Order: sequence, then C-alpha cells, then structure tokens
Amino acid sequence: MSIKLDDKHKALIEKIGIAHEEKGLQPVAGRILGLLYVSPRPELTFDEIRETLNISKSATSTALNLLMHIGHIDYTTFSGNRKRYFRLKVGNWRDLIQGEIEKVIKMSHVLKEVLAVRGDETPTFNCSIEEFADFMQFMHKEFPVLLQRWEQTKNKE
Amino acid sequence: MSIKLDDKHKALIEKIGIAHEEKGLQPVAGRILGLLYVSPRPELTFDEIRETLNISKSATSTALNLLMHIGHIDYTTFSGNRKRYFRLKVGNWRDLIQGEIEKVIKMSHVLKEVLAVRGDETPTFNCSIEEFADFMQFMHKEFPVLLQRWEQTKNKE
DNA sequence: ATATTGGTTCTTAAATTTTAGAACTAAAAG
DNA sequence: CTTTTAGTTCTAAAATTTAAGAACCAATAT
Repeated sequence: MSIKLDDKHKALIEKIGIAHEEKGLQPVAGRILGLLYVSPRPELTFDEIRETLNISKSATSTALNLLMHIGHIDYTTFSGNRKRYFRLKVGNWRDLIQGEIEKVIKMSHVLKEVLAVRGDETPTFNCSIEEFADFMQFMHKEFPVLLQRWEQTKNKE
Repeated sequence: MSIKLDDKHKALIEKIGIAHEEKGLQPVAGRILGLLYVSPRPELTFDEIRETLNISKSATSTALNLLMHIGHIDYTTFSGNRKRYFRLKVGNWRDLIQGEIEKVIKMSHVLKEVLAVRGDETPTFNCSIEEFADFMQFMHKEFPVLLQRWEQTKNKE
C-alpha cells in the first residue's frame, strides 16, 4: 500500500531529501527522511516506503539500514505482525546536534596538530589557526550550557 | 618548484583533506587546503601547489577556483610578478562558522514548512519537530552572543 | 612580432556512487 | 512441510564525480 500524497507533500520530500544529500546522504536515504517527516502516519513499513517513493527493495533496504546506523531512524514492531514500522528519531535531535559538535571538536584537534608542526615564522597565520581551534573548543564546552538555557526559556512560557 | 615536506606534514595534509571531503569537497580541493595549512610558507603559487600535490593543471585550476568561490582561500600578487600567491583565509573563520549557522537556519525553515502541512493527529511527533526547529533558531540568535563572549574571555587573558 | 608564462576550458577516461533486479534466507502461516 | 511474507545480499548497469591531457588564451618578456 503506497501512501497518497499531494504535490505540496511531494515537493517537500524532495526539498528535505536535497537538504540531506548536501550533508552527504544518498538521494534515496534523504527522500526516506523526507517521507517520514511529512507522512500523516509517522510509522511506515518497508513496503509503504518502497512503493510511495518508487524505489527498489535493495535501495530501500540499504538506505534504511544506513539511516538506522547513523541514528536518524529506528522501528517498532507489533505482536502478531512481522512488519517493522520505521520512524524518525526526531525526539533524538539533541543527540544529532551533539554529534555535529563532536565533529567540530575533531577538527579543532587537527588544527592543534597543524600548530604543532608549524614553525614560528608566521605568527599572524598561526594565531588565526589557534583562535579558530580555541573557539571550536569553546563552542563544544558551551553547547550544553546553551541547550540548558534553551530548555529553561522553554519552560517559562 | 615543489615544496619539500616530511611524512608528518604529508600525513596531516591527507587528514585535513579527508576531513574536508567528508564535508563535501573534492579530494584535490581538500588536499590543497591541507597543504596551505601545513606549508611553512603560507602563500603558494599555482605551480607550487600543482607540483607538490602531483595534480594536473586542470584539477588545480578547478579546485582553486572552487575554494575561492566558497571563501576558503584568496590570493595576493606582487608587482613585477605575474604569479598569484594563494593562501588560506583563516582570519576569516568567523564568517565560515557563521555560514554553517545559516545552513542551520535554513533547515529550521524547512521544518516549519513540514509543520504547516502536518495534521494535528501526531502531537508528540509534531512537538519534537517544533522543538528541533525552535532550538535551531535559538542557536542562530545566540551565536553572535557566544562569539562575543569568547572574544571577551580572550581579552581578559 | 614572437615566445614564454600563468593559467583556463574542453573533452574524455577512470573511479566511485547509486540503484535496480534477481536470487536468496529466515520466520511465520497455512 | 510447503508457502508466503519481510526483508537481505549479490551482481551489475547507469549515473555522477573526479581528474587528466591537450588545446587554448591573455598578458608580459624578449
């Protein structure tokens, strides 16, 4: 059974798909995320996804496993039903953003390595690199504080 | 004239290259960034880059133009010398990070579009999406404050 | 004017990624 | 135990990306 969607929904799926492609996901994986965002029912089976997006079983399987691997989706099951119901782990957005911040800290470590191999002949240049690295570490340290501050303004409303 | 580099430097170039590939750059462009980070002389000519990295003129030209286009590098010239001396715009890191933040705000707008097409049948799901979008906008708003706070702690030292 | 330097652009080859199709498997249903 | 369901895995075709090679061009030097 494929999910019926109007043109607005379909356009939005592509938009979300492309946004995720830009971050390095394969097109099919991006579209699956798009579908799971706009689908009226937020838990869809393998075949609903496959048929709605007109993709092969192999592409569906590979993309779903990738998305589970990187923590974007998971699935539930219901007893007496062998199907898996795939869904976005949106409640998980804090961890997803935290993951991005961890990439930033990695880059700052690489920059520190750069500083270690550079001579003292280029003080201004070195100083910019150090600033960049330091700010990344500052961001990493301050992120949990920022998140907490947001949670609080949220509660006040 | 190719730049002489030891194995430590070469390994670091590849590391920086791969880090940038992961963010969507082509390998050659990533390596050029790596070279410009570790090179003892921070301003290199077209041919120094080409020869040091063993890449073709076309690949060098295309990658340099791409890197200039996305604001990662620029070049100086010296009168009486037709060569361009390419260099990292590291002093520019504030703008580069700001650019990332702008991508975040775009995603939050897409999520707001998602909310606009979703019905009220999935309140918990919708609420997570809204939180995600709101936090992104909060981050965008707070980023300049964070940066300013960092500049101040910097001055105190 | 002619040659050389410092690149750019066009075409194409090679590598990589992405997806489809078909064969397969494990669990459950009949 | 045979069949169906729900997917997985393997192979390979198609699409895309990446980079090389060669021809080209504009500015300077001779």
